[in-house]
Amino acid sequence: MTIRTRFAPSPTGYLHIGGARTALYNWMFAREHGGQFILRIEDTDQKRAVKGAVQALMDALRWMGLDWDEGPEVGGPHGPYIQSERAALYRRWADRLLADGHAYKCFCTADELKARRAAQKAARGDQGYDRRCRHLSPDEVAARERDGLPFAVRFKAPIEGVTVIPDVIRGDITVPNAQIADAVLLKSDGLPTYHLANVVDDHFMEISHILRADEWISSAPLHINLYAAFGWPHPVYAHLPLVLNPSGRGKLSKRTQAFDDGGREVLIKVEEFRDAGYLPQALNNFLANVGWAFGDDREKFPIEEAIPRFRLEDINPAPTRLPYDKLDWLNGQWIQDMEPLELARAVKPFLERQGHEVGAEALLAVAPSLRVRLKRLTDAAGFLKFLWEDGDAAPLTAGRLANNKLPGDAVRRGLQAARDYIAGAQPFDAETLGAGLTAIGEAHTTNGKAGPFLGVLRLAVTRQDVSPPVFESIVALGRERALARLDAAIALLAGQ
RNA sequence: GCCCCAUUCGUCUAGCGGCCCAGGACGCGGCCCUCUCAAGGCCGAAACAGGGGUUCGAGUCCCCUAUGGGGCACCA
Repeated sequence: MTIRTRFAPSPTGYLHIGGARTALYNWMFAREHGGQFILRIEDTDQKRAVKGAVQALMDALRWMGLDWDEGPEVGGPHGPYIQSERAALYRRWADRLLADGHAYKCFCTADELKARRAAQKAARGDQGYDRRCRHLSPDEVAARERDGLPFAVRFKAPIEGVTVIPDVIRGDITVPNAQIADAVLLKSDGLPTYHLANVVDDHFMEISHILRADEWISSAPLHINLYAAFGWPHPVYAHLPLVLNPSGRGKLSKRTQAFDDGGREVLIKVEEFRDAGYLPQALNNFLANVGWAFGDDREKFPIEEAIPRFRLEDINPAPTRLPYDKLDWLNGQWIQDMEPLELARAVKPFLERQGHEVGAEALLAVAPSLRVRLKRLTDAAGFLKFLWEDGDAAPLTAGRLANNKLPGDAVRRGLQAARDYIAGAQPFDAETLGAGLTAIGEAHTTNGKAGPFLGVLRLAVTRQDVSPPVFESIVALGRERALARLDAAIALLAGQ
């Protein structure tokens, strides 16, 4: 059997991180088995459609590296892959169900249904459609049609017995048929509901496995009965654990929780993760680790290595929160493994977006040390502040430059020696500077260690107490600017 | 209210009857290394929701309770 999976989002605006995980798992499973991964747009509710959403969805999937074999923009033998363009097909199969007696026309209006639902709720009775149109006689139906009343098509769900959903992750799920509502299949606007469209499409698109979120379990019995009514075999089901809010309360949603306990913004859209400076490799790695585990106690891995080990049976069925702290760590690990040039290139657009123009040479000089410091690409600006903040921004004082390991005028003499050395250092790189400046430092401290002096040098050159390693910082700053700052510091000391 | 799903350290997880007085990771604390901050190394605190069974033996199987989650739309 050819493995065919699909990701079927509705275009309501963006790719939700939970949806991204669903997409990732579908993609991994298809890739593992040499099958196909299909992207289908479920836009049968025009009210919810958002312009540009399909593009945003595709951009996010592509950024994650999840390529689809069939779907919008790539086509395929089972198209179109946008449900609103398949309306005729759904109508045809709804008619078939009507003709076979598996469905019926419902003339109840939205307002009537709403009122009855409210009454049911008030009476604390059973909820769901009361099936009244199911019992309309042929004459009654004909009369209503003659009056031109709009109608929806409802499924005639079984009332007795139970329906069993075989789920790869959870085993058999048994639901009493009394719980299955006579769901609307075709809305009065002639468009299908999710239930009809997804069953018809999954059948004709030859989907073999449905990997979708937990929240769909409750409609699975309906779908299984629909397949049966059509006389089609149903796909294999695997219901993925739901992604919860950081508080553990409710489905992950900004409406429920915008900030976590630490006061940090809860990121939800894939584009937000991208803009926050997370790498797609890290995000995939992270997502694969929530609800599934690589094994061998390995946390960091490229998704390509996870694919051959991925088994639906191993997915943890329990709902889960996203360990955002772990994502930061993981992203840091991925950044640490980048080549300096690669990191410099990745960081540049983030700096530019934050309004900082940094030369390629400067960036390359600090890239190695940035590598072990960044959690997110957006963090770079903070570490590189010394590059664009001149002395005026952070007032330097003689007091701040004082150090008890450099008594008397040792600070001034040391900085002067450093200045002279930097002025002539050849080549002007971290290694050369490191050798010379360390020796100068050792010669000027009372304990013969360079450390205290290098701290003072850092402050004089970067005007920060915390900075990348001082030698690299000097290279990044450039000889001229480094000398100018040293001169200023020396003048400050001489003037006291 | 009804139905369904789930329940191992704070969090993400390993564990599919004896290898578990429960392993890894993040986070947290301590130490080491160290030019600051990191990174890295070492050490530490930290969990089988509760109760009944089944079994020679239960984190692992069954039942009940509790708790959390999902659903009960002409939304997906």
